[in-house]
Amino acid sequence: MSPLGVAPSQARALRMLRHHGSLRLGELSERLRIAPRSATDIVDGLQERGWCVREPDPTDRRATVVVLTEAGREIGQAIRKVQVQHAEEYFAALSAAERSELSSLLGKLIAAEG
Amino acid sequence: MSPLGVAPSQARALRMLRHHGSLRLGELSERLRIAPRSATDIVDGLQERGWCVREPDPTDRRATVVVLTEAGREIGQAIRKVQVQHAEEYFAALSAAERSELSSLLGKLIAAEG
DNA sequence: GCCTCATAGTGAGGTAACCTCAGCAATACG
DNA sequence: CGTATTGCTGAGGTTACCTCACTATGAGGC
Repeated sequence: MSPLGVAPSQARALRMLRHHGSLRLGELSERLRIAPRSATDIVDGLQERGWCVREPDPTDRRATVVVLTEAGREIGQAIRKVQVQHAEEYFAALSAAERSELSSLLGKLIAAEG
Repeated sequence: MSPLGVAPSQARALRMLRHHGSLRLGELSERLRIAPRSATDIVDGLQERGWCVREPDPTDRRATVVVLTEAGREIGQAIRKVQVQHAEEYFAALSAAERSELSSLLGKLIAAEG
């Protein structure tokens, strides 16, 4: 995918964190639809690279909140840029009207599956 | 996916074999877009379950041809049936016209990427 | 005919991205 | 206030891939 030194699973987590600000580890795993244990490893990886930190949840001492660092926000933005560019190339085969039609159809499918 | 005791990678290989009759291991790996070494393992798995056999290629003694057994053809058909049913449920959220439109749009994208 | 080079498959070993299960804190509740 | 539940993580496993090195065979040049 992105030769930015970011694994796909990390990119997904960064996206979620960028979207929601900070998240408890459990929330993150839920939104990524993976087991909490798997999120632990991903967050380990992000933290090693300085892209996030774990902070104690002030409202529940069992929980840890995952917070993006400035570097994390930046790499997240860089990934997004690359992805947008890839998408533009990929969907260049369709006209603007067709792209909008496709988006609407896929939206319906997503809405239907829950 | 299918709780028929078939791994996804095996299901993909069975589909290819059903489609093309028999294939050399290298051809199979090419069509599945995986490394030849990976196809070796998948074929091992299929053969263990009696779904295919390896035969020497009469035209090249280096090569082996992978041939579906009768059991392989049957399980392949069963998988297809399950997949078709899942697809019908999934795409039930769209009208027939919408499904046809979606198919056409995706067809264009596939044609464009090569 | 023989030598070199390319090709077909596989053993060995590795990785990423998941998983479950058990255990340890800490909270919630009857 | 004891018991059940929840939040995270250590240990260990699986699947589906990969590369690299090796063997056997085929193909081309001379």
